[in-house]
Amino acid sequence: MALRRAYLLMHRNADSGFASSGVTADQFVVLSGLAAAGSLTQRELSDWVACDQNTLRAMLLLLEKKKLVERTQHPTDRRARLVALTSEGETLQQELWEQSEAFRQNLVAILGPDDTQVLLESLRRIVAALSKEGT
Amino acid sequence: MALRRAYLLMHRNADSGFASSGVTADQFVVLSGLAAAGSLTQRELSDWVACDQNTLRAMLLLLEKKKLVERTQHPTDRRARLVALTSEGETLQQELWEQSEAFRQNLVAILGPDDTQVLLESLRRIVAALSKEGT
DNA sequence: AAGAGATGATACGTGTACGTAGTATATCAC
DNA sequence: GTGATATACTACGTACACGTATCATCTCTT
Repeated sequence: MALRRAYLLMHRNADSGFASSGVTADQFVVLSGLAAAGSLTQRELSDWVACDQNTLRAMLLLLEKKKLVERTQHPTDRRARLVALTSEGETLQQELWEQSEAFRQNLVAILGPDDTQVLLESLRRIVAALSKEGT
Repeated sequence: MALRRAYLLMHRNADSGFASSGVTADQFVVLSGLAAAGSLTQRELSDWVACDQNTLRAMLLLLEKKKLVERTQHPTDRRARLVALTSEGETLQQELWEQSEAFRQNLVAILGPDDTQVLLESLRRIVAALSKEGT
């Protein structure tokens, strides 16, 4: 699996890009998920960022410590917690998004627009197929 | 990044496939590297599997405990250690390789042979480009 | 030969990914 | 309403990924 190599390198690269901001690339994914979807339960959010609830919890604790997210009681379901960005979190997410724009454009430049489309489509198909199996 | 989603899912899938054998997908990558390259120092091996020396060390300790690899003194460089598969390790690696063949063919079936080629080539280009930057 | 720097491995800390088990709450069946 | 089942989260343990620091050894320079 060459996918492994590419992902790890990419992750490393992204991480070092974000390092100055004090958040990791994975945490940025969480922030972006929240920015896109608004207020979510931890369960919904863990689906969105495609990671385990346990893992998500750990990340949320860290993000909460940094005052980037808030976790509040769900109004009707007392089991659940709603997670939302704080205003600081929102600001930071936007900054990082703009900063990472260059990174994405660099990638498109490397691959060319056509192959980029094929790549994204292929990855989507893989995800779709593997998710279905898991069911 | 959709790469993240695809990689994690793939990893999860592969892990559960290997779970019955008592090794993780990552450990399988190490075993395959050793099978392909023969006897290596830890440094060379960590390049090959594209992961950190620290991470590799931890994995090797586990694999050593399972009697799948051996670490011996390098004949001329007393700092280095040579890592090699034991005969058990070799056998297991071959078994797992055959077992994972179905997984790979499934993937090709999902994507079609052409797009698979494009995908692999794209990933290689990403790796090449990002490695160069790191230099 | 002696010191300076490079390199291979190790030790320790942080963050991420997952499984399993447990608790509290919600919901459905009766 | 009471019990069975499902769900949301939490707690704990293992494995992986990486950075930084350290030690031993090698290599190069002088």
